Amino acid sequence: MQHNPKKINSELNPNVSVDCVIFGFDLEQLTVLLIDRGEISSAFGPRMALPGNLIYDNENLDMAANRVLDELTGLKNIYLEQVGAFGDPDRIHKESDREWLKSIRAEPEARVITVAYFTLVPMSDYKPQASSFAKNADWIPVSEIKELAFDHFEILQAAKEKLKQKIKIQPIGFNLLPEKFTLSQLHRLYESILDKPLDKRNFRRKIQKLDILTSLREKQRGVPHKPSLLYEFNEEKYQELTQTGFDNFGF
Amino acid sequence: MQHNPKKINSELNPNVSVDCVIFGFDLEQLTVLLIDRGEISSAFGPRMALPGNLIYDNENLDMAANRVLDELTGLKNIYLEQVGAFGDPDRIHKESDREWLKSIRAEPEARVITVAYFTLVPMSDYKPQASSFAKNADWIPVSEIKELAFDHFEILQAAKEKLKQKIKIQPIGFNLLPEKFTLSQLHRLYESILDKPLDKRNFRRKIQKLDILTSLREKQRGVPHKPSLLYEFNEEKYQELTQTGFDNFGF
DNA sequence: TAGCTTTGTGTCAATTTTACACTATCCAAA
DNA sequence: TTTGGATAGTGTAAAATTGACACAAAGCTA
Repeated sequence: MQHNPKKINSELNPNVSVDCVIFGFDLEQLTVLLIDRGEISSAFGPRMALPGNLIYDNENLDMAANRVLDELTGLKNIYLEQVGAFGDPDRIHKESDREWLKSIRAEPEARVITVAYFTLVPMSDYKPQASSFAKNADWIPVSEIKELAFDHFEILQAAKEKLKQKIKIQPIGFNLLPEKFTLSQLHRLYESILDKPLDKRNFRRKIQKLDILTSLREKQRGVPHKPSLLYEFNEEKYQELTQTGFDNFGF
Repeated sequence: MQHNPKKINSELNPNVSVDCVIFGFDLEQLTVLLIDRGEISSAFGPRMALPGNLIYDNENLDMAANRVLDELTGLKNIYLEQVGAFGDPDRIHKESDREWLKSIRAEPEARVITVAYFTLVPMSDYKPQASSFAKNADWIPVSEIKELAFDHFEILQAAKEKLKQKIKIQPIGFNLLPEKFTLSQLHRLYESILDKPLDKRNFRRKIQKLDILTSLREKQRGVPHKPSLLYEFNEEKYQELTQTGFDNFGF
């Protein structure tokens, strides 16, 4: 095991990486942006992995996570929160992962601690191109993910749990929706994050009482049923609310 | 007290450390176990720091945190939870910290990410000895701490916040109390963690409704006022409760 | 125009929360 | 032994919140 060749100005730190759980919402269910590692690894284990990389010695952890996100999607200024550090000595050294690591890391045998983040992306802001720089990324519904490379499945579960807890305390879900959205979409979003059904009327009552939605005088168009009113998230009212202090949605 | 002399095959990783926020409760207020770095550093900055150390390459993060705790206090099987990773490139390279680092680290200039933990210790289980192996540790009331070495003050605040959130969801506070305790002590504990007054009767009602306390047929002795009944935490009932699922204390 | 689909809405009972004050019990000091 | 000081322990009523529940309205399509 070797470490840290001294830094000139900015080298990759071989011992610390960040991994990003990039959440999206397709207006039906929660999804995650995963990297397809391709055939090479498929003989051994799961093809899909979380996007992530080693950090540079001159950037802090949040910067590294933003960089990973930016390099993959081109997105900046995205809601981002740390999930925690994962550091089992053998977390990346399963037989099925070794080969792939050799192809992408200078020191594939190094012991790497990873710091996991989750980010919330309006899904329409990023459409994966087939093979953007050899990175084949795809939005995968969370409910369909059964396994991932390395310890990434464990990380994903921790991220889901963190999101679940957080959304009970702060209305961060808006970061997953387009600017204009319907209450039904918001409703489905909460159901898919909390992973349980919520009564429609009670949900609407509770959300409306927060008074952080601006009702637009505009309806959905082209839907084969009664069109829904559209709403916007009201940032200012939300700020007021957090000042005066509120803690709990209680879903 | 020293432990755990090096395992062969196991080097210190110069890039990753753990730091522990060791909480205690003196039956009046929340306290933290801090290391006094002594005169050397005092000319430059805060003398006090969180206990912590680099990790070994063959241990995982939880193990490292337990080891740090054990080395300092000799305690094992302590409630312990990760707070998160802190990794500003210059987090340990303030002028006031450099000198001290030189005296304790092989590579004092290395860039170190730290993973912070908080632990809950029944304060009576550990009485600091004046100078246990040059480590001068002391329980300091949280409310009195205004500054710490490195970025440890920031870490402390994150730990307090995490504890605050967590205690609203799980009754982990019992880990800070002696086996037998009074409801008033529990009450004060919650007040000092949540940092706000709680109505006595409402608090008692809410706690009692959880039905995780065993009322002992025993009273406080030697107090200059009406003695309180003593209680024990009932682990089994708590387990039942978590099975059937409960989420929120709602303090 | 009939039928399909989803939106949007109100009430009542049960539960939970909040605010609030006085007596009981022990110790210590006179 | 009495008294004063300190904290323990207890109940209620009003207000707010939650949970359960069903049907008419609006647009699209065939």
